[in-house]
This record gives sequence, structure tokens and C-alpha cells, in this order.
Amino acid sequence: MLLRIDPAAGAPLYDQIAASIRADAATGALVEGDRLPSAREVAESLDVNLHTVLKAYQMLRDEGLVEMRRGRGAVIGSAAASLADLRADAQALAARARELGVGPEALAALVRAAAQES
Amino acid sequence: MLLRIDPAAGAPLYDQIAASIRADAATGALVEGDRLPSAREVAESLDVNLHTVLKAYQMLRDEGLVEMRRGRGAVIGSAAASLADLRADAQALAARARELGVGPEALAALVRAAAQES
DNA sequence: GAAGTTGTTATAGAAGAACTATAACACTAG
DNA sequence: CTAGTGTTATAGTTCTTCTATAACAACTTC
Repeated sequence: MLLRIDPAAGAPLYDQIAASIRADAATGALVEGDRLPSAREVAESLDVNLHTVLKAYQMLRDEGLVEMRRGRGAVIGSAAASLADLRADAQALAARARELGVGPEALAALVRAAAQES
Repeated sequence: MLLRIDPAAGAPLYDQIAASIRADAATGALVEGDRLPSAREVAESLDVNLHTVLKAYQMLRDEGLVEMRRGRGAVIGSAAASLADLRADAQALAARARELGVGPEALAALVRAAAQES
């Protein structure tokens, strides 16, 4: 469980943390039942605020990737495999978007709009 | 060219304006070469600031849907058809995401992350 | 060429949302 | 009970959103 972030990268820290964990889940480095390090551990080792880490964890919970409970920590949930597929589809979409010259922000806005319609 | 916005909807006004135009382009109500009403016209008819409309137009430009030039206005560009396909793919992805319980914001974050990796 | 239209840029302000930080709380496991 | 976990509350700061005004530069039309 190695997390890499770049405080000077512009992207929010919690996004970077969440992305790092998503990537590990996608490659199989993290599978169902695996436990994430506690938010306080991560916060200290990355020299970041506790809430920043928790926000990343809560994003992953909203996506259904992890389950969280007090006293027990954050654990990779049963939907991890399905989400890896969804992520693959997202990357395929991103590749097509890039061919059309549509950047990450524009694509995200377009997808959000599409998701909110239905 | 009918634009509908809801100031009490929570979503940014420029997002609503952009979404409305995207929808018209997707259904074929707007096709390549069609000219959008001037930003000043829209601003007045919606009782909204000029810059709010321009931000919507600039989002659509970033997506490649419209081309803008001073004195000439905003025109639906040649990539409109391709973008309608991309939008269809985005909606398919959104449908799958919703089946998994992944909401619009979470999906947008996931797609943005996927697009930034590549 | 002159006039009018268009998007573009600059500056400023106000209201609200989001982010950061600190502290206390409530649930779980040993 | 104790130690560790996520959760919630609170406050201050920063960022986003929308507005407003003004000037500018490119294009169209006459």
C-alpha cells in the first residue's frame, strides 16, 4: 500500500489519494477484503490533514469501492471488480475524447451532465 | 433555439445553459453551421449576466462543439456529430454507473482521473 | 471607410460553497 | 476498560459563482 501524491500538482490532494487507491484496486494490488491504512496513519505519513484523507476515503465509499465503519477502518468492498470494469470503460471513453481534442475537465463536465439527465 | 434554466436548481447557471445547447446538438435540433444567439441576447432574455452566458459558450468551445469568433458569434462546429456519439457513450457509461450505485459526481471524478492518467 | 455587432479581456464586488484545521464524539476490537 | 477507528461540530480561510461596468479587437454590413 504505497500512496504517492504531489502537493504541487494542482489537483486536489484527496483526488490524488483516491486516484492512487483506485489504481491499486484496478491492477489487483488491492482486492475485496483488503484493509486500507487508517486515515490518521495516511495523514501523518503524507503530512496532510486528517480530513483530506477522509474525504478521499469517502469519495471511494460514494463510488462503492470501499466500506467504512467506526473502529474498524476502511475495507475494499465487494463491488471492487465491477468498478474495475467501469473504470476500464471510463478510460476507453477518455481515450476517445482525447482523439476528439476533448480534455479531462470538459469530458468530466460532459459526463456529469449526462449522468444528471437520466 | 429555446433555452431553459432554473436559477433555483442548484447547478451553476452556465452548466444549465451549456447542457441545454448540448442536448439540442445531440437531438439534431442544432447541426453544423447553425449559429447560436449572441451571448448578449441570451443574457438579456434569461435575465442573466453576459459573462455567465459566455462561460457556458466557452465550455462548449473547450469541448469542441462550437467555434467562436469576434463579430461573428458562436457557430456549431464540424465535430458536432462526433461529439454526439461521445455524448451517447457518456450516457451509456452513466447508465452502467447508476446500476452500480455510482452517482454523477463520483462518476465525473472517476472519469476525470482516468482522462488525466493517459 | 463607417457603423454596428460580436466575442475577449480587465477589474471589482458580494454571496455562497468548499477547503483546512482543531476538537470532541461514538462505535469496534482486543 | 483501553486503544484505535471513522464521524460530527465548529470556526476561519480560500475558492467558486454570479454580477456589474468598461474598454477593446475582430468581423459583418452598408
